[in-house]
Parts: sequence; C-alpha cells; structure tokens
Amino acid sequence: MTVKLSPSMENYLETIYILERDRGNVRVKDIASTMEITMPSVSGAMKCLEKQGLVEHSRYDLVTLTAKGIRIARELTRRHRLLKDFLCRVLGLDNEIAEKDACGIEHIISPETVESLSRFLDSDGAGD
Amino acid sequence: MTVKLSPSMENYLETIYILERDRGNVRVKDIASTMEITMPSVSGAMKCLEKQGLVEHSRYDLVTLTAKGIRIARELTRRHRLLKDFLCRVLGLDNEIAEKDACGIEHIISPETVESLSRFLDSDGAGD
DNA sequence: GGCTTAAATTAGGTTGGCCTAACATTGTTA
DNA sequence: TAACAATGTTAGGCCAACCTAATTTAAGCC
Repeated sequence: MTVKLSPSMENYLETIYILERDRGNVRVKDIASTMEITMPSVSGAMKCLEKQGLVEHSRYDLVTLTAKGIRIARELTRRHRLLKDFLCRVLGLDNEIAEKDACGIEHIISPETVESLSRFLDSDGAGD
Repeated sequence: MTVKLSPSMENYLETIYILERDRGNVRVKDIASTMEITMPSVSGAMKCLEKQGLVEHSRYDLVTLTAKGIRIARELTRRHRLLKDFLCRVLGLDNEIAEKDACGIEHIISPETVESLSRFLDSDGAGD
C-alpha cells in the first residue's frame, strides 16, 4: 500500500524527476540548488524516500528514482501541468503566479478533483 | 503590516469566526472539538493569535476575534466559499470532497488567483 | 461556604522539515 | 601521489504544531 507523502517529500520526487529528465543524472547538490534548500536537508530527505522505496541513493553517489518513485512523480507533474494550464488559460493568471499556486495546490487536492479538472480542460476547447 | 499567517493559524481564525457567527460565543473547548484537536493545542494557538492582535482571550474566558481578526476571517471564508462553489458547480465534485479541498487550497493560493476565480464564477452563468 | 466537575492551562514530549558547523569522501590535477 | 576543491554526510539545534499527563481555575450545587 502506498503511504501518504508529505508535500515536502512530493516536491523532492518531482524535482528529481524533472532533473533526471532534463539533465540525465541527479546529484544531491542539484536537488538542493533547484529547491533552494541546503544539502543536508536533501540528504535527510533522500534517506526518508529511500526507506519508502521511492529513490535509490548510495552514499556520495547519484540519486535515481525507482519505478514506484517515477510513477508517483509522473502523476505529480501531471497534476502540476493541469493546474497550471487551468490557472493560466482559464483564469488568465501570470505564468509566475500560476506556477507558484499550482505547486502548492498539487499536493493538497484529491484525485477526484484532478480528474474533474482534467475533463473540464478537455472540454473547454482552449486548445492553445 | 499584516504578517503572513500559517495555514494552521488561518484555520483557527476561520473556525472561531464561524462558531461566533453560529453560536454567539466561543470557548477553547468548542474550537478544539470543531477542529478535532486537543484543548492545549488551542490554548497555545490562542496565545499566538493574541500576540498578533487577532483574537482576545483572557485566561479561562471566552475567545473573541478583534476587528483585524474578523477582517481576515471574512476574507478566508470568502475564499472558501468561492473555491467550494467552483469545485461543486463547475467541476461537479461531491460536497464532501469539495469541502475538504477548498479548505486546503484557501490557505495556499495567491490573492490574484482568488480574484480571477471570482470573476470567472461571476461570468460563467452558473447562477444556481 | 465547601465540594465536585467541567474547562483551561502548564509542563514537557514528539515529529517533520529545515538550518549551520564540522567532518568525510571523492576526484582532479600539479 | 599528495593536496586541494567539490560534494556529501553527520551531529546537533530550532521552530511549528501537534500530543498526554498533571495542575489550576471557575461554576454549579448541596
């Protein structure tokens, strides 16, 4: 059974996923600078995520997501994209505000809300 | 200048506001049972809110909101109402899910998003 | 008024998530 | 290969927000 992750832990997963996708490999340092926190904070979080089988990380080495970690991170980035789309295209908000708000909301909302939002965006014809 | 409140502190204000409106007077006990937390937690929070000039509370007595506290609480309930309206009427979610998600989102989103959402709801003709 | 009980507070502990400072490892390169 | 720079970890602290247990105050009643 998948344990409920905190917003913070979800953010780590999402950050690792995006860094992996965009640059290939991921160091503790990269996560720290992207999230604007310190390396020790990342170290601790990696330990926590590893315990839950979401990342792999041997001491002083690269960080990678497990299959399970990837699955969760993908869903998070999907939520993020949907929310940002909604905020930008439907509500007409600035990119920066939409980005920040999406990032906050994505960890809070229920799966049902995500799916409803997805249907709503599909059907409102804002194709571009 | 208004200090940024934590989601938790915002929830206290909102709870007090609603209890005051619905029952007239508010005890620590009522806040605790409504929020499903213990009385010591409420005691501590009241001290914190009092320090910020948002509630008045003399030892062993009732809790009341200051003018400033009321102003903030009103804005929070407005956000809550807008979000819930959107989730129920536009996205078609169940009351319970809409309630829970609105309660999470209201502490996170930017003022700009609130105003955009308000305009959106005004203009979409979902009058009832 | 004294006693009981309900309400509130104080004291102290836990957890999560961050921090700084100090130490350890790795890798590069002179 | 020795030393340095870059990266990572460990140790320990802080703060917010909760908790339980113990104590204090207030209120109602005989």
